[in-house]
Amino acid sequence: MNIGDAAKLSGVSAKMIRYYEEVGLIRAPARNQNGYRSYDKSNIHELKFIRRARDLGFTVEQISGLMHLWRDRSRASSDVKRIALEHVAALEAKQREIAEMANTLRHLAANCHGDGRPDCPIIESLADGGGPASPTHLGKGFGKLR
Amino acid sequence: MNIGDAAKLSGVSAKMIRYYEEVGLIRAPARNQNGYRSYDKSNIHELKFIRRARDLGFTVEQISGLMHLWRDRSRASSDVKRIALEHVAALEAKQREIAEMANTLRHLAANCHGDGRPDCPIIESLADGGGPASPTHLGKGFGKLR
DNA sequence: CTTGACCTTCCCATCATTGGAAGGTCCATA
DNA sequence: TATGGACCTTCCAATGATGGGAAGGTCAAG
Repeated sequence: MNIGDAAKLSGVSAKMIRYYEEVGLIRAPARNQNGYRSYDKSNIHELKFIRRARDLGFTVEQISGLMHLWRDRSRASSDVKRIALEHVAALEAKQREIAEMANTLRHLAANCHGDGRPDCPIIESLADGGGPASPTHLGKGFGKLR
Repeated sequence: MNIGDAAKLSGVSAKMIRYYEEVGLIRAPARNQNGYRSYDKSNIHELKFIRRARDLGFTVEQISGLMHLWRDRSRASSDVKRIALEHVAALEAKQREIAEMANTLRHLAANCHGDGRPDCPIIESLADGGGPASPTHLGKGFGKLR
């Protein structure tokens, strides 16, 4: 099976399959005589695993750990559970950050009459500071999760 | 005032100040005889504006639009409000994505006994698919906001 | 034999941010 | 005055996951 078929069956683009190989998330597959990568059912299985983990917001590095546990027959479910719960905590932290930003903005927008007049507390708050527009400690690490 | 002081007073790193200048978010400031960038109070004001907007999760491009409105005395508050509410909607969408991921993971983790035994529904769900581990349409555009 | 659909590798861009190297400037202190 | 350290400058690179594209090889159907 060529990379295009593997991509269709797994839902992972050919580009990303090569990328995952490059960064060591998956092992380099066998090659045909013509140099084409050749995949089999187990590779598709593995790629689907990766895609599902990505959909759950795990980073490539975290997936690497999960795949290790997956392949390790003597793995302890407690390890997997710990990783999953850590990830849940990270997701919750990000949720809180976003909620705080959204609340601040909603509050500002609610006080902006929104007609043609130029007065606008949103702009004023950004410009003059003070009040809810300065979380100061938030927004850090934004974009590090996945 | 040199760039280091501007960074301290505004809360924007010197690196980022130069970056914002490079991408055209701020105009190039005057230079001293020695070639050092020289900033005044209005520059600091502007940089604070940028930092607050970044803390609210606006992208540089969005901030550019906001600053345009800020500088434009005849701006309409409806424009600002529209941008703010669009951003709130984007934040809410991201919140929903993250909530869905977290719920799925929490569900899986709750069914993982988490002791030393190898059975683990988290890994099994990732490996075999089916069920909540396949949002399929989510996770797209994750990381595009801000 | 041509055409089109594949495949290969390699490079570049994204976005905001940080890091570092190499070199110039300024000021205080020994 | 010399020296050291704290600044400043520009330039280049890396991050993470992904997409885009060029240049060239391969294959199967028409």
